[in-house]
Amino acid sequence: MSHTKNQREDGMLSKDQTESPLIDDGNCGGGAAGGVVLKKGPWTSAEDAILIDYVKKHGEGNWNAVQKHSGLFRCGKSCRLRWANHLRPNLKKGAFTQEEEQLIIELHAKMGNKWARMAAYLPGRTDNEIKNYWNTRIKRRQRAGLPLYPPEVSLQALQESHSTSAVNGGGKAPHDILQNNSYEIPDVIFDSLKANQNVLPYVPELPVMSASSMLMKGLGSSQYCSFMRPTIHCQKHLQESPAFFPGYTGAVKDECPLFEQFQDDMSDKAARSFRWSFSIEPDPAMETSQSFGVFPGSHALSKGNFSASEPALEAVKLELPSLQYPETELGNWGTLSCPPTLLESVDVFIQSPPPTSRVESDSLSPRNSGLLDALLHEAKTLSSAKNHASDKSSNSSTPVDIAESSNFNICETEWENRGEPLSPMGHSATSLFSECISASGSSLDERPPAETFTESHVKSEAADHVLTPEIQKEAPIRLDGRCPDTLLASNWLEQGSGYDKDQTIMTDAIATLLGDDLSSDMAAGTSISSQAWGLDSCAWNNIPAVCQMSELP
DNA sequence: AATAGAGGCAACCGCGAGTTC
DNA sequence: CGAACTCGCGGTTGCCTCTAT
Repeated sequence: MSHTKNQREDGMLSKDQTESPLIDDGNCGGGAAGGVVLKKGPWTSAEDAILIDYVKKHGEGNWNAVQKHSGLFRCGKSCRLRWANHLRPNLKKGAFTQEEEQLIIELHAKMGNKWARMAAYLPGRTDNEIKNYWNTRIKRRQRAGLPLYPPEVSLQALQESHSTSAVNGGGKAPHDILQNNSYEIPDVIFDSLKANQNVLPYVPELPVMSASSMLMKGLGSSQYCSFMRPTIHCQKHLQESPAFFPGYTGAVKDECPLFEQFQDDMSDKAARSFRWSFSIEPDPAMETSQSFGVFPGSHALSKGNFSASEPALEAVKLELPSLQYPETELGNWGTLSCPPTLLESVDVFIQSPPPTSRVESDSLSPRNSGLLDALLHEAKTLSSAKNHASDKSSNSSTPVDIAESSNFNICETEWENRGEPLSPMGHSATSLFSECISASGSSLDERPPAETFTESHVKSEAADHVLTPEIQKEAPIRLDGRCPDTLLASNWLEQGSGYDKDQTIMTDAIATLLGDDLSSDMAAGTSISSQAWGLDSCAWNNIPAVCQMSELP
């Protein structure tokens, strides 16, 4: 077939299809295959037939030989892609089913952008298809301000990964992880995944990575880190506190169909509210990343899927290790009460990177909310300090004790505190969850004590404080007036008083979900936002981000 | 109904990693 | 050990389709 024929047949060819003929060098990047000009652009049915015939005769592989032996004017790479993505047998066509979507989400949470691996779990689906789906999903979620991952997925991933790390790598020092750059996510098999496919075709052998390191990765993630700062900690704690969300597995949706949507909705609200709250000095150039809590200096940002939003910040040039906080974080967070001594805890390690990992920072990037960074860090620090304090105190500490020692405690069984608003900017979900962690964390019971983080002991103290998804929604929040940023959102917070009304408010908020009326959101979504902060936000930070970090050198 | 814009998808490119020779 | 080859991935491009105006 000739270019002319192809053009006629397709009726469309990329502009460079004829103007920039490919010369096969084995990589479709130039060069010549015997001086043959190779075609680019859409494949024609004739070409497909040729390729199919060739593969039938010679089998897959050795794609560069296709052009030589079949008469196709396509480079081997193009042939491989065409075959793999469109011609090979048993390919599924059409939109992803709900089950597939769920699986992809879970797989991505587990593997990150390992499309080929993910495709292995999705018979008939291609890596490119999955990638496109995911990228599309990212865009959609981003637009809608929704968390990339349903909370259950995030939590499940964290929980299981943590369990794995506890068993396999509990003794591995965070520094080792850092230095080895073993940023792969531990092998996590989601329950739902297992349910969907009793026999996984492929279980990657991934380097063991502690949940902490994962979280660190998450911190550096961009595409998934909506509200990451405040939630990273939450996730960690949540992960360490399976009891926090009993039955909170990948199959949670089955049990609570509305939960995910609710989460999404809430997160949307939260995202909007949060975006609004932090749009003090909006920077159009950073709108996207900012809105999603992207770390301007995040290394992952350049490695993530937000290429278009890659920040041109010095931090990026610093090539910070994935587990390091961007300068914007460290420099400012360092001012918070986070004694270096806390590094003894992995958790602390996450919350407070070692000095060596800190980078000089002039200040918070104007594009960065700054407050978000500071808040998260503060929350982490506080949480960490509390955890340590609790750890030192007694293992018999009751949840109440913990609660009393905390500024926040959404895990209180007493729900009269519902009325207390939570500020994403105040101690926010981070602290909120930090406290929760302190009051939960039964997961620790499943871990060998010796492999349990210090704080884990503390968390296990209140294993009986189970926070169901439903409770999550209603997680009461306390406003920590100590935090300056709390004041920043005071107005917003003030609207959240009276949780009883929140039910109605929430309903209204849901009804107006995705609405652009921020004012309305502020008025009706206070509690929702708060709650979303503590939940959906988690979804954004997530592991996948972590996975992204695995791409780092 | 026409048009512009947004979104989705297929395909490509460049690069890096892994494998083979 | 190094080159060649293959594969996978992130990012991008361009076209088609859909939707809002």
